[in-house]
Amino acid sequence: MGRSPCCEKSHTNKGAWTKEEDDRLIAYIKVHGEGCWRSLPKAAGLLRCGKSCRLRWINYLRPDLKRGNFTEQEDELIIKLHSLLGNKWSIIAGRLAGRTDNEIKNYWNTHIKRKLLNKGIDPLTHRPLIGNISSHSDSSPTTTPNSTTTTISFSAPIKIPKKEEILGIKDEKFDQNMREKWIERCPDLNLDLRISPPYQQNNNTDNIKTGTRICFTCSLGLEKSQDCNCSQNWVACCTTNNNNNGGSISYDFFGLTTNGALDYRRLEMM
DNA sequence: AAACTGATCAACCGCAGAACA
DNA sequence: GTGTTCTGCGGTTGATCAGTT
Repeated sequence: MGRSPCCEKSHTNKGAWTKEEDDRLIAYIKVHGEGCWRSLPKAAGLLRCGKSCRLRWINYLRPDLKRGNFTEQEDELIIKLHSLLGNKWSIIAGRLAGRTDNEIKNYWNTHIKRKLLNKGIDPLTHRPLIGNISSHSDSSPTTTPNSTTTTISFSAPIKIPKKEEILGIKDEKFDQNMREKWIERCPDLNLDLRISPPYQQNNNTDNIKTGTRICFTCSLGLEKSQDCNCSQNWVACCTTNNNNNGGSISYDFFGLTTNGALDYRRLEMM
């Protein structure tokens, strides 16, 4: 026997919600609280299905929702969380106070995706769209003379972050699932990778001498951000980042390095 | 002014998994 | 242990708006 529909579709309204429907829903939830979505419409006198009521409340009527444009910090956080979690919009939304999964999902599809593509970054893998990507057993830079493409070197072994490292929470089940999905999604992704512009001989080696490193945040064009943690200040970092003259510049993929170890706890809400 | 196009976002749909009998 | 119900999630659709021709 198949599953019964969540509501009688022939007797329910669809489409945009009216002010009156919103008022009814708000009034009902104020008195009775959230939950029992299946029975809520009837009890509240709404000709809507429970799912529709839940969605309307969660995405638009909840009093704790933050409306308006996303800030640069929120942008950065979404990008970082998406690079770690993929399309886990509800989890991502849980890290952004006042934002809903639907809102973030829409924002990702309409703004951030394009932003990353414009930067030459694949929004699915968070890796450069163009350039030679090669796998190496060591961290030596790949040589691509007279080229302006970005080269990525991967080094073994693959390190998969644990959930508590990402979110600061301990959960064995999530831990195992996430690690498996991580491997499944990015089989060749080494989180200890280094990104390097093309190697060119006789180029300015000042950056090597001074040890200038550019962070992932800057690589995304989010200069001056609070998460810019280049070893130099942002001017040195972003100047270096925009320098196509080459030089063995390297930085950690997430730009979250602390003493060589990725610090995912920084992804927690400030 | 009208037609067209692309961007945005609210809402819907189907599915998976949790909860319950 | 099994079947049914309910909830929540992610993908997708379609209405609306703004900009362009």
